[in-house]
Amino acid sequence: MEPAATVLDLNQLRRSCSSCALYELCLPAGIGGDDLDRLDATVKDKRTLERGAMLYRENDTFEALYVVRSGALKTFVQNEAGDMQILAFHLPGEILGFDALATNLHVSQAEALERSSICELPYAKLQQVTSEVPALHRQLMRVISREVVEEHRHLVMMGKQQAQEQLASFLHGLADRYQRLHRDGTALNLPMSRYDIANYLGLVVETVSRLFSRMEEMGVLEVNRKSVRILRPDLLAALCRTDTVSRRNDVG
Amino acid sequence: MEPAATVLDLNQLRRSCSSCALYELCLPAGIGGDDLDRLDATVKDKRTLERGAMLYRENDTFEALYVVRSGALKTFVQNEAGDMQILAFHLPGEILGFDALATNLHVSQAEALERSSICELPYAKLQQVTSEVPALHRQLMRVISREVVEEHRHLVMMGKQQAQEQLASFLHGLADRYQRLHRDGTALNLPMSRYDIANYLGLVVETVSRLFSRMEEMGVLEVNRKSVRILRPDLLAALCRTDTVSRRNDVG
DNA sequence: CGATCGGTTGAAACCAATCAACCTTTGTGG
DNA sequence: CCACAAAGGTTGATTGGTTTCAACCGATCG
Repeated sequence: MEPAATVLDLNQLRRSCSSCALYELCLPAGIGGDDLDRLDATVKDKRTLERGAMLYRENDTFEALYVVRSGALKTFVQNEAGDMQILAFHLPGEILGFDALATNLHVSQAEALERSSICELPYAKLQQVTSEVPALHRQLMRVISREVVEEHRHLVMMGKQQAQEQLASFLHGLADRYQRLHRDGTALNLPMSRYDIANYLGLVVETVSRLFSRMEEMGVLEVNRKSVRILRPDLLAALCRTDTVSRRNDVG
Repeated sequence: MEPAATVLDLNQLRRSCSSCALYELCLPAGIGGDDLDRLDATVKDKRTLERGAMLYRENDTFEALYVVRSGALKTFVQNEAGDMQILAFHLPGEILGFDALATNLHVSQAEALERSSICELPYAKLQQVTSEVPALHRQLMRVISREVVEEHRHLVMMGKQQAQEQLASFLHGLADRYQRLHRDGTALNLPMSRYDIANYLGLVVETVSRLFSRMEEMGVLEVNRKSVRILRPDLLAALCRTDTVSRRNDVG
């Protein structure tokens, strides 16, 4: 049975990796065969995190990059007073840990929002492979750059003056990411708490709660605790921007 | 006179690069001699931008990374409606252009806030050098990672619930960056407009203007148009956080 | 089952956005 | 060189959306 099991595992790996951020570290770069195997070999045994478990903390030494295989995580920073600011939510296929590249120490923290499975990419081994497979280097740069662009989206969201626009944009973006995972983009199952959403957007939890209710009244959403169904994607998209021309954002 | 001029130029180059983001692309990596020369050779002729001139626009093809030599720039994104969100202000020694690494197209725009001089690093040539000098690769990754961490600071700023905290944090951070440039960290000369500051922080210009006035009344600042003197750095630091324990940010 | 946590809703206070007026600086052209 | 226009900035009055404070509900968990 061993060969069959191996084939099965490989197939599953291929399948699960097809929606993975690492996918582009191989195929688009024209990598296959030995190179692909070599990259596969750098992926350490998967780790499983329970809800609330930390993947890394501030000041942890930089050991690896991580890819979410299943579940979801949040990354955040905390100041001396314990104030938290959530930087991102990470869904399956998304990569995290880049914050530590600069100093070799993590400057943020990563916590599982639910039971999650993580692929660990020890950076030392990854460096070795990328030095042997130059095409991988550019690919890795691309992935980091995507991280930068993703943060731009977060900044744009927070820059909106109306809380409703912020939440609409948040849900809209989440739906996009769900679809990219070949999930139903209209039936979101939010892994994060209302508190987390509020913090992510720079609001308080009551405001977020009220907005969910209001958007439900408007017929845009159907909210049931963590389960959010988007009834009117068109209206949701419209809510992402104010109709009135805002003086603040309008270009001079 | 030619040799003397060459020596002078080299010295000036060394001096101007000592406070440059690229500095760490050489020395800390233990690079010197030929390797350093090779890196220097990748720097294209400097460009000068007038106030309001664009360094790159959205959808421009990715040609190079840029380092501010003198002056200041802002990077921003614009949506279909023309709404702008400023992503960052770039002071001398700071690098920009990473947004295009992912897609080979710029997804943001860069505009000079005042007459600025720019070092251009053609990415093709840079790639060639980094492939020959592996140590440079890790250094370049470090620089991008710093970009990520810098954006985290922006997010934390925007996440603050009080506009005064946001502006205080902005000025505090700016003072830090001025000091890193060996400038006076208490005598800021803001290259950006009030409008830009407001947009960067997610506020409206009137609020920013009022806050400048209020902080002047409090004796924290001395404001004179673009010139801001920090009279009480201690008070400014205190204004960066609310005294009252906020429910939103406090960790659960 | 009680306690705790997460979430919702209401009422009130407050802060920032909005609208408006005005001032200063800058730049342009007669 | 002056006049005027345009842009940038400040200040006031008002509105309104979000925060704050509070109570309550439901789910989860030990």
